[in-house]
Amino acid sequence: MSNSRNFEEKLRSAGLRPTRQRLEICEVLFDRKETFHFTIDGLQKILKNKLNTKISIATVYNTINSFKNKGYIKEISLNSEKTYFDTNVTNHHHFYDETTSELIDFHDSDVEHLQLRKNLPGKKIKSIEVLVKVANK
Amino acid sequence: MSNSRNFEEKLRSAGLRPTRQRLEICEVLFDRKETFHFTIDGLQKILKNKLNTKISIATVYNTINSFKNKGYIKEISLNSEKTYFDTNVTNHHHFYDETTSELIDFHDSDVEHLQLRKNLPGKKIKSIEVLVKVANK
DNA sequence: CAATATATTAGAACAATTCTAAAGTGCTTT
DNA sequence: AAAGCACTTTAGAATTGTTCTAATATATTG
Repeated sequence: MSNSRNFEEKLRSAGLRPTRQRLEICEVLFDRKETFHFTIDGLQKILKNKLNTKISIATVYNTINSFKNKGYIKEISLNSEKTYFDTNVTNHHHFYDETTSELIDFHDSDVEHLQLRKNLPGKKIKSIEVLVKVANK
Repeated sequence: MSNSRNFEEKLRSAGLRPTRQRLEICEVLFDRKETFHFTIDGLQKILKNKLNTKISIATVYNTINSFKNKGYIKEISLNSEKTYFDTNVTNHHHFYDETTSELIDFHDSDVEHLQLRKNLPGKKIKSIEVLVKVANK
């Protein structure tokens, strides 16, 4: 399949060997049109259903951490029991639905010229993230 | 002292008995001019130094959670190992210094017209938080 | 196909947080 | 001020998310 070929290249370009487990994880994460938000244990459940056998939790963590370090996914700044990740690494922001615990993207351009009047001498800005918490009316 | 009287009232108004432990915690949290950012174990260390005896970690957690539920402090949306709290419950935002792990407040008015073009039908906005991550240049 | 470098795994370890149930304290009624 | 009840504190156990360990397995290179 051209996809597994792509994922192989993707992994190699990041200095990671294309193992069976990593390729499966790539399929779940990147073989989709839409942005994908997940937690480690959510991802592990998906993998388990997909494969009828489980990838060890340590491997899932290791792989996700490698991807994060390589910039293939990013961690979302959201204070919740579990850590959320996002396959969308472009600049964007989130709604967090407190009723359903779901995350919904919104684009930079949905925030009118977000611009800071304040800055910190000697520091450089790494990211600006807006989190909008919502709940059922 | 007028402060401990105030804290007594504050606790009572929230349906909490003014115990020795809670009053000590109030002093650390609220007896200051500036906003105070803290983690549970940071707070516990401060209390230990102040008192030369320790308040059990369960009590610190319980009290902080009560205060949070009463709206006397708020949790900051920041994905880090430890949970950060803030005694400033007004609308404002944070710089998170990745080099020093410090939080610095900035005011709503330091963000030029932060306004969302997007909204979610059936949902109401609970909060809008901007997190600016910085690091040493 | 052998050698070696890297990955995977189960389970142990760890850290933050919550729970439990026993002992202590604050508050109300007398 | 003593008694009784409800609420609080406590130490330690339990739970949960995450990382570590070291033995086994797999991928890559020669």
